[in-house]
Amino acid sequence: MSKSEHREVRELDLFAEMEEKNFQALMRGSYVQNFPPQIELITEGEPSDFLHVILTGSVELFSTWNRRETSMATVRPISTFILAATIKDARYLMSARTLEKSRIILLPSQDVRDIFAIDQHFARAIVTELAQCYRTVVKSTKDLKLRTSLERLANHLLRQQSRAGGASTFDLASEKRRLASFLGMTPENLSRAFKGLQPYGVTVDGSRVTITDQADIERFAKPSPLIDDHST
Amino acid sequence: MSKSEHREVRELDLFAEMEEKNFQALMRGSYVQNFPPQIELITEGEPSDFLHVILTGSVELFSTWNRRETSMATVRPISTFILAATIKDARYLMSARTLEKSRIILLPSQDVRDIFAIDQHFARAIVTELAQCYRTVVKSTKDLKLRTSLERLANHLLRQQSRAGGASTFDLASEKRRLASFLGMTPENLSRAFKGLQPYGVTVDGSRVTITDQADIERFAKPSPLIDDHST
DNA sequence: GGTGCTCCTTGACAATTATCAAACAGAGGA
DNA sequence: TCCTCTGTTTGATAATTGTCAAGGAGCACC
Repeated sequence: MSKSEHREVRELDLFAEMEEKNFQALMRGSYVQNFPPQIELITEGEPSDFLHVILTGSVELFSTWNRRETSMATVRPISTFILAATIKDARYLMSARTLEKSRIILLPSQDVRDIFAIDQHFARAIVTELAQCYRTVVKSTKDLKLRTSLERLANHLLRQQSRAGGASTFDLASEKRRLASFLGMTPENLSRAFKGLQPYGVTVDGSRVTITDQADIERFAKPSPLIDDHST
Repeated sequence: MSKSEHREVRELDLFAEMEEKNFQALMRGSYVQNFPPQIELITEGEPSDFLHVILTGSVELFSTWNRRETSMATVRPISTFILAATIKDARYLMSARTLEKSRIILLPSQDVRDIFAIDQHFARAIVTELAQCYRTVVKSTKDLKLRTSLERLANHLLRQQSRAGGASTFDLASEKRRLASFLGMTPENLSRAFKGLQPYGVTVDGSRVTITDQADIERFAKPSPLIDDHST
């Protein structure tokens, strides 16, 4: 791991406040690896041996049942996954695969649990992180249960726009196929949903989205901080 | 609060390991109240002033958006809600209402956060509880995204059956209208879904469900511990 | 410039789910 | 007993979403 990577990891909320010697201990036991695209890092159902930290690239979290698969989240640098399984010493509920070439730190779960037990600041950071994860999934459940697919897409676009800086033209961060799965619909339906948003001033060219009438799409999407604001 | 209630609360995983003096401090600042049915205890969007502990009765957690409402969970004694908002000092993501006459402890959120900061065992218990909550919601998201409504109902019945002791006849714990909302469908559709399970050996009379062919319904439902086992 | 590949889009159709209106059933009260 | 209220069921219909097959666009490679 490079010096700058080491520093970036240290600055993550999860590790920022912990004691230096504990952080060093965690890092000493860790492995850093470069993975090619489309590598399955984690398979749901397996015991959680490592807490993962993604340094570069991107990773998809997905789940399967009965030959069906759904995209649960995309993880981007710099952040960790999957914390809850590590802390509970339980099996993974989601699988993870690299979407592109990715550099990832593997922290042995046992080390994480050991240091959690002795470092108060680390424990506190883990609580904050878990509470954040929990609230994010609750929001996502509300999104799924309370909105139609068209409304989910509209709100997703507004969130993406905001994340991209707020300009009226921005890029979809992910492939449309994956976006469809994330939003809980088929690729064909996503295609039609984009058309369905045209009357509200949304145009798409490839992965480039332009919002021509901000007020109009917001009137339709009715975004709510209790569903769409992932920062609180 | 009665002595036996006091003891029951102390035995909750969340409070069992904490220092006695901290537990006493928490209890001293708490309020115990009896609520009639259909009282809205919490409204989503409001600041989280209290951590709630339900002693008797039952409470529904629900969310609304754009004049739509969906049931998120039913909380039964003895357990707490809603921990994540309390810990993060954030706004509630869900509303809560009593379903029947209920006795509830209100613990001021600030007290919970203060004691969380000084009691390691309490902090550790909170982490475990939050990780549990998180994993439960992830499972519920998988259920929603990977299964049809008929499959969700079938698996829900198997979970209920198992929770009720495993006998072939058992009671639905909740009203059908609420169950429909919890499963993400309309009451009309739930009614039809019950009919749709008849060919697999499921009969319903009021809230009494009988499974005449266990193997058949399980073959259809394909329950998975990674979605349906809420204990891990 | 072709070739093969992947991804996205489109159209026709089927399945699923929701909506609306009406009928029905059970519980509790007058 | 009858009445009323609430919750459930049913039927008809509409809206939404999924499936399947085909076509097109972009891109790397030869």
